[in-house]
This record gives sequence, C-alpha cells and structure tokens, in this order.
Amino acid sequence: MSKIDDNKQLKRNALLNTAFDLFTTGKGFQKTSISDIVDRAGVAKGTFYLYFKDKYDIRNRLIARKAASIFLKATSALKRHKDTTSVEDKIIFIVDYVYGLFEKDKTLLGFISKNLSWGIFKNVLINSREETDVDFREVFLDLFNNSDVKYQNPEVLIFMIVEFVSSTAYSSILYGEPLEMNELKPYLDTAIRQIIQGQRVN
Amino acid sequence: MSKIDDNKQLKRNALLNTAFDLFTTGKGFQKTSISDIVDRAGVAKGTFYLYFKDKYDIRNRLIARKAASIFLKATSALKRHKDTTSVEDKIIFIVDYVYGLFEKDKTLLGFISKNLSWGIFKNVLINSREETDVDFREVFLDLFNNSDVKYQNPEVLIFMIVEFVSSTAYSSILYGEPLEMNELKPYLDTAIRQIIQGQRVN
Amino acid sequence: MSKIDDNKQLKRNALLNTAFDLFTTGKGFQKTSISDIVDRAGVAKGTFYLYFKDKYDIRNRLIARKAASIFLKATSALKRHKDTTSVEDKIIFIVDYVYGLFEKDKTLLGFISKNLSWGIFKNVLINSREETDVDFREVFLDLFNNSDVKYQNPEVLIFMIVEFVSSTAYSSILYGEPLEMNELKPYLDTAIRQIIQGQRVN
Amino acid sequence: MSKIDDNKQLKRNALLNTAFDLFTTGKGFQKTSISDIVDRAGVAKGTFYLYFKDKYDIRNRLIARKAASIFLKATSALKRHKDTTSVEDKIIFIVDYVYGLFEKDKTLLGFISKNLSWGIFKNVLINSREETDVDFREVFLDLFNNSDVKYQNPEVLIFMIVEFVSSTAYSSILYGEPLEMNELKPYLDTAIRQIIQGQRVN
DNA sequence: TATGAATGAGATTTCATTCAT
DNA sequence: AATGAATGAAATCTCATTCAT
Repeated sequence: MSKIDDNKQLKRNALLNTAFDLFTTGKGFQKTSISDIVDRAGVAKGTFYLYFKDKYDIRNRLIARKAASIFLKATSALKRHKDTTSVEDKIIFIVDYVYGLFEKDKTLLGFISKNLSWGIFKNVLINSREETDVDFREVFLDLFNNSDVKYQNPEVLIFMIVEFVSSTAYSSILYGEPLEMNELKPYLDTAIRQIIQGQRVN
Repeated sequence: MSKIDDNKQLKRNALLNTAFDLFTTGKGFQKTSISDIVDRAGVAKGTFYLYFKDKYDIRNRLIARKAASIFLKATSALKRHKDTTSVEDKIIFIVDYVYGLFEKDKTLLGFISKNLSWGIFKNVLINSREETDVDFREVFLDLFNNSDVKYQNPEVLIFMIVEFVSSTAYSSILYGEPLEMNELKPYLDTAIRQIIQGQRVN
Repeated sequence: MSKIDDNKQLKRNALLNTAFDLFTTGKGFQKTSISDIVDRAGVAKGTFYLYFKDKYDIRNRLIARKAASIFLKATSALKRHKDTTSVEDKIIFIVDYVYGLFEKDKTLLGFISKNLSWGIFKNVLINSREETDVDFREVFLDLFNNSDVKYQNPEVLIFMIVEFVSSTAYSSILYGEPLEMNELKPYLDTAIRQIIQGQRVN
Repeated sequence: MSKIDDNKQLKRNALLNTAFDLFTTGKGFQKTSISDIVDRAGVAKGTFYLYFKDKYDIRNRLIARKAASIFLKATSALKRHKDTTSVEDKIIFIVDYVYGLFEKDKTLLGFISKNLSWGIFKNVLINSREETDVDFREVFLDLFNNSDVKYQNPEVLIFMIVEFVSSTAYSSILYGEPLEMNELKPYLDTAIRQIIQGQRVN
C-alpha cells in the first residue's frame, strides 16, 4: 500500500512540477493545455483527472505550495536572526527576504503575484494545511503576541503589507517600473515602516 | 465622408460598450467570445477585426478608457472642492472618490484592478492620449508643483498609492476580505497618509 | 490492444479513402474541407487531427499510396509477361500499363499527375516505405542490372520518363490536347524509345 | 479619353505586377489574398473587380503574359543567331535559352511550370492575342515550313518538348533533383534531340 | 470610375472531458 | 489505477464579394 501511495505521490508531484514549469516558463497559464502538462509529465491524459479537478484546481494547489514555501523560507531565516526583535524589524526582514526571493526567481514572482489573493493566502496558508506542513498561525501569533508594542488589527496590517509587497514587486522586478528594485527599495521600506507605525497602539 | 466616419465611430463604440458589458456583467473576459460580442453589438464578425486586433486588444483599450474616465471624474470632483489644499488631503480626496466609484460599480472594479498595471497607467494615462482626451500630466504637475510641502519622488509616490489602492479595493469590496470596505477604510486612509508623509522632504 | 490498433487503422483508412473520393470526384482538393472529410467518413473533427497534420498531410500520404499502387500493379503485370526481355520493352510495357490505368481512372490521373513530383516519387517510393509495403529499389535494380545493354544513368533515365509520361498523360487523357490518347500514343511510345536509346552505352 | 485609358492601363498593370510578385516571392498563389494584392498595388478593393473576375482570372492572364514574354525573348535571340539553321538546332537553341531564363529567374520557373498547361499555351499564345502583341503562329510556321527535313506532326512535337522541358526544369532547377541542371543538361539535350529525330519523315 | 466599410459564411484548429479497455 | 482514442462544441480568424457613397 505504501509503495502504491508513494507512486501516487510521485505522479501527483510530477504533474504539479510540470504544470508549474509550463505556467511560468512555458506558454503561461491560459495557453497551457492539459495535454501539454500530461505529455511533459509522461502520464496519460485520463490520469490527470484522477488527481486534479481541472486546470484551475492544479493552479490553486500550486499557488498554495509556492506561497507556503516562500513564507517558510522567510520565517526560517528570521528564526536564525535572533537579534531582530521588534515587530517592525521582523516584518521588514521578512519583506526584504521575500523581495530577494522574487528577484532571484522572476517566474515565481510572476506566477504568485498575478494569482495570489488574500483569500487564498488566508484560507490556504493560515486556515487549511492542504498543501503545506507548516502552521502559519503560530508564526503570526509569535510575531504579534510576544511584542511589547501592540497593533490595532494585526490581520489588516498583514493584509495591507502583503498586497503592497506583491503588487509593487511585480511592477518593479519584472518591468523596472517606475524604478528598478534596488532604487525603489528604500521607498518601499520606508512606506512599509510607515504603514506599520500607523497602526501602533500608544 | 463625415457620415462614414461617424458611422465608424458608432460601430467602434458599440463594440467597446458591448465588450465591456460582457467582460464585466456577462461571462467574464475569458469566457466571452468574439461571437458573443458581435452578436450583441449587432455587427458582423468580420467587422470586429476591422477595429480591433483581437480580444486582448479591445480589453486593453477598455482598461485605458475606463481608467481615464475614473481619474477624470475624481479630479473633476477635486476641482470643485476648492477648500482641499494640501497634497495629502487632495490625494486622500481622490483616493476616497475612487474607492467610492468602485463600491458603486463593482464590476468596473473587478475589471480595472485585475488588469490595470503601472505600465498601462503610465503609458496610456500619462504619456499617450489614445483613448482619452485629457492630459493627466497637467493634473499631477498641479498637484505637486503648487505645494509648499515637497516630496522626494512624486512618481514613486503615486505608483505606491495606485498599487495599494487597487489591490486593497479589490479584496475588500469584492470579497469583504479581510474586512468590509466601511470597516477597512480608516486603516487604508491612515496607511496612505503615512505613506505620503514618509516621502516628505523636511 | 490489437483491437484498438485495428480500430485505429480502420479510422485512418476511412479518412484516407473518403479524402481521396472527395479530392477526386467531389469538389476537388482546394474546395474540400476537413469538415467535408470527417462528415463523410463518420468520425469527429478532432479525430482527423489525431491521424493527420492537416489537409496537405493527408494529400501527400494519398499521393504516395496511389503512386505506389500504380507501380505495384504495373510491375506485377510485367512479371507475368515473361517474354518481355529488353529494358526498352519492359519500360514501354510499364508505361503503356500506366497510361492504361490512367485512361480507366481519370480522376486518379488528375490527382496524381498534378501532385506527383520527382521528390515524392523518389523519397516515398524508393527511399522510404511509409505508405507502401513494397521496396521499389529491387524492381529498378532488376530492370537495369539483369540487362546486357547498359545505360548511362538509370536514375536520370527514369526521371525523364516519369516526367514525360505524367505530363503528357494529363493533357491528352483529361483534355484531349493536342490529340486523344489513342492517336497520341504512337508518338509518345516512339519518343520514349528514343529517349531510352539516347542513353545507351555502346 | 486617352489619358483615362492610360490611367486604366496603369492600374491594371500595377495589379498584374503586384500579383505576380506576391504569387512568386510572397506567400504563393493560394495564400495570397485579394486584399494583399490591392494593398500593395495601392488601389481599393473594389477596383480589383473592375479589372479582373477573380484571383484565378488574374493568374491566368499572368501565365499568358509571362509565357509569351519567355518565348518572345527566346525567338528574338534565335533571330540574331542566323547560323543556326536546322529545325533540330533551332529547337535546341530555344530550349537552352529557356532553361537559361529559368535558371536566372527561379520564381518565374516555379510560377510557369506549375501552371502552364498545353491548353493555355495553345489558346493564349497561339490562337488568341489577349495578353501579348506577338503572333506566335508565324514563328512556328517559319520553324517548320522553311525546313528541308519534314516532321510527322509539328504540334505534337512541340507539345512533347514543352511538357518535357517545363517538368524537368522544375525538378532540377528548383530542387536539384535528380541532378543539378549543369549536370542534367547533357542528358536533356540528348533526349530532346532524340524526340525530334523520332518524328523525322525519311 | 473608384472607393473601402461591411458582410457573414465557413475554414481550421484546439482541447477539456469521457469511457472502454 | 492507468490509459489514450475519440469526441464535438466552440473559438478564432479570413476573405471574396457587394454596394452605398
């Protein structure tokens, strides 16, 4: 049974990986067909439907996976930086880390930022644990609860920062508009710090 | 000759309006076919291709048109409010006005905010005047030049605000996430004021 | 598995046969649409594209098939005529046989002679064996190697005769120009014999 | 009237020349549309239909023109070669001249040899004079009547040579099959001389 | 004569999904 | 569980031809 399950997991992963490649470096999501995916993954067309409902299903799973992986990397790095103590500094650390990941992997950025909505972010990353092994609720509790400074509405704060980061990263990193990221970064960091401070209680 | 040209403009507008209706209140952009558009617009299929290259072409023209129209309305309203004098207040006025428009016309919001990129915003609204009769450069010059307070990089400032507004409006107005707009609005206004203040020189 | 493969071969043949009928006795190649073919063959439109790239693909396969079949018939008949011994007589026998086939099947002639090029003739009939089970190389080796009389360049000789026969047959059999085939035939035979003799060595 | 007629002739020629360019060096006959032709020729679409019935009409006119021009050049050159006296030598001279023209202008060859049928050759070049100012009947009368050697059926002889030349030129000059023209030429000349001699009376 | 906007039938091609094996 | 042949609706786009100006 375990061997069969392994085999199934292998097929599923092959499909996910191939789909991601095609969505990002291939013809893009709309123009990639199920045929493209199964051909490259080396499975039969019918097999696709054993694992995913349709193309939108596999895309949403991928967004969840990739978003989870990004935050996992960022928060792991944060844990190693024990000297970063204030909420503000921690968020800026994570944000900078994520900007860095996006600069290194532009196709990932294109995929995530065009598709990640707060709904997916919240449902998949925080509430459910379908595509990830990490419970991000803890991470956020850690972030805000163990802080002297209190904030009006942590969820709203995170929401605003996530939207701000993903939309500005997209334009700057992929198109250099209105400035290249290295030039734009100081403005972005200032803006994010300002957004955070605006929610401070006392 | 004029009669023919009038007729052409009429046809073109019929196509644009029909397309917008179908993209927003109909089956959405992807599922709307050229056939759907021409059938409803009452022209032959070939006629579509006399005026637009393909579905993406007509969509981009529409985004430009609609974005221009939104900013035209907002800045016109601002002109009537002679007592709003500081840059900060003016921007907040415009932003609030735009949030208001979006709340009244959610389909417009859905259409604009998923499609408006800084590239289109800058090129179509500021640089070119293909789909609009207004020169928005003047508007922005007015905004920043006639102000006592100076800002580090006005273009970057506008960029950050546009991205912030369009992405937060989308989530809140269309999905009520993380809060309904009336609850979220104070946070957003505060955040925007903070972003602006962060760029103040002196 | 065999049952599926049989079925596939059946479908493919149904498409080939229907296409040939429509190209020759129907509206002709240009005016015959893929829809026409699949409708008559009783398969779905998509099925066509499982077996052939496009209309040109199926036409080329047909030319190869039909050309192979013509030569197979002619050379089989030749084998039965054991008393025809000289190369010259053998070629004239084949040529006459082919003219005869063309007269009996004018649609076949129209199809073949407008489309058969030396390239297809050589590649499909002699080099490859995609659409035929017969190796025509042997036939030609037989023809020239087992002969006392030698010829300068057998391939060039065959080339000239094939071009001569297919272009003259077309004009005479289909349009009676410049003469009907029964009147023209003596001139053609003489000409072919002359062409052959002109390449004799010694 | 004359000026208007000149203008008409100018338009007609512009269309013919443009069509020839597009048929030969552009997308080929099938893929060239009336739109392509009128756009390049700089006239309106409706104008095309004032001069030609359809695309097939303009093609046939072109074949006639080009074929006439080829034979005009060849026979003019022959007139200057007063020392070529026998019918056989004269025909070989013309044939060589034509092969030469085809080698210099491969697009012309492709166009002519795929489209020239004995029907067009005879009707347009010999019987009618729609697209040419020369009466080729005289040329052929000259050729055969002023000769000591007589031939069984001059028209059949010319027919066989025209078909032989155009089909062999096509394969050799355009595809180098079965040999490049410089290598193939001796075989072709021999074959043509043999064909002619085969029709000699006495 | 000349124009070129408009037509709309129809051609090619794709592709998600099913289902017998 | 896995396959992949078959489907056929539907999408995009072309283009010869007409006709009001």
